Amino acid sequence: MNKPVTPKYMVVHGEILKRLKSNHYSVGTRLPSEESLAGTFKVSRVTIRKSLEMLVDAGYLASRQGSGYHVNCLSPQRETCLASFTDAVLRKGRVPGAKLIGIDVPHPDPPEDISDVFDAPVARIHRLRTVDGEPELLVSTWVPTDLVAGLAPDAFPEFGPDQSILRILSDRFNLAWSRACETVHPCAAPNDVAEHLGIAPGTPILSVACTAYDDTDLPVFHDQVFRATPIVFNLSRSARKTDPI
Amino acid sequence: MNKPVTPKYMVVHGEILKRLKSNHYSVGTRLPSEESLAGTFKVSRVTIRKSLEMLVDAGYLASRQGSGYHVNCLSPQRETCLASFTDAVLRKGRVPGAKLIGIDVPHPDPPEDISDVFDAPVARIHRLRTVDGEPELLVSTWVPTDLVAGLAPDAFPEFGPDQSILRILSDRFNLAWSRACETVHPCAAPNDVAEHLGIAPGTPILSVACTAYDDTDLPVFHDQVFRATPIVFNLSRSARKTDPI
DNA sequence: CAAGATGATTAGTAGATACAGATTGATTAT
DNA sequence: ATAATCAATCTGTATCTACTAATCATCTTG
Repeated sequence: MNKPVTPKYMVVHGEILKRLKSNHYSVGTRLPSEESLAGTFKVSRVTIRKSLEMLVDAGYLASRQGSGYHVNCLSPQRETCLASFTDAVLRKGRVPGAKLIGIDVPHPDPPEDISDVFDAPVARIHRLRTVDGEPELLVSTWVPTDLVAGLAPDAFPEFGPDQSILRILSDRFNLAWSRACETVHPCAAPNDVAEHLGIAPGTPILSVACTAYDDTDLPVFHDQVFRATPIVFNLSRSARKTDPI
Repeated sequence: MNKPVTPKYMVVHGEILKRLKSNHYSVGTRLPSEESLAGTFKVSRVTIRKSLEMLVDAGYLASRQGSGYHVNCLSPQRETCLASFTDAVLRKGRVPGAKLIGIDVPHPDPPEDISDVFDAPVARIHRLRTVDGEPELLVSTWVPTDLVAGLAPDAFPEFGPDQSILRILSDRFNLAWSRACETVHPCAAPNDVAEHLGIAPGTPILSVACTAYDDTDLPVFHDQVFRATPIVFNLSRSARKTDPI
């Protein structure tokens, strides 16, 4: 029964983030000073600084010496496969959807690039992700079968915040990753993909492949996404904190 | 003449990074302990920790409680337009090249998506970047003419480390950016692009557009890249330090 | 010889303190 | 009214201290 003690700065970070998201501190306004927040949360200035620094790194806040911490935005994420598509869509005020096309446990004949990554038998979850009902991404998620015992269609709701594959894998199957490699390829839409996405076959689209690994460098899951829409990244100062070009 | 004082942790960070790159500490080995490094650099443990933390965030080092700091790698960058292509190629042990196709100061008729971004007249630098002599990227860089007074072909060497556009813009023209937005589009290779890249017209390729802004949110330069090869990202733990999905 | 206990080493967390440097707003002088 | 000055406020940097928790090599014991 060794309870994992959450560090204070994590608790405070979570609390402030919750306040940001619930508009307790709204965009454009100034946060109370470090000193004041330290008093509020009953921690030292060092601790509150660590929490705030994390929020600055993540893009939520901006700090100016002599002025204070200002609320930047509430959606600082980059759009990669590992940033939750569900969350990204929700943040834009649109409605995300997930149509389950099929589940194969195990998949009888995984393509070579998949069997190259995983030694064990793998399951495939095949879904069409939508925005306001319009098809956006065609996603194949591959996971070793022994990591997702009891995988069934009911784990994949078509609507609501629980359709995020990352949340499903982490919450229901206790699956954690710590490192990932993502590649973006150009390709011509194959017939079946084009049909799902509602575009003409042969149209240039993006194929995004992503493999995630755990602490021991074992592959945990592989995501393969087809999308006709561009990927957008917002790079900030913090992205080049070290090794400036 | 107020000299900008560099904080100690920055100085130490730079020094350690230099040692890493010069193989003073080689990949796989362990760094001296925090205590020891603090002694070496004549700073407190808190300060040395800040420097090391930056290197961990950047991906150079990994820290394990009770064990120490281990040298991870020497090339932790993500491959975006804002990560220097020159550096990325050099790190792989290949030879980067840059063939200058043309410079227009100012460009007589910039396309709409460019004039939408910049109010002022803009210059265009048009280059073909190569790896081991093979064409890799077709790049158009757009910059307001008043930011690059005296722009001439001799600023763009075909070989060597000084072909990086980012280095050229920052070193020779004192041009600094602090924020950028990058988008990755799929497209079919237009005839002229295909010819430069040595591929068939109509082949699906990537079009990467990137606009960089300075502190005051004024656009500083715009990069437009065509590439037939995939983009690779390496994501690490630190990329989801906050707001885990 | 092998398994387990032990102690030294090392990073992680947390606090108090001090001063420097930037910003802001109020006060004062012109 | 406007400008200059000053003081209060707030973040940035830096040090010292103390304790916790994970790791690793060594020693002990069965």
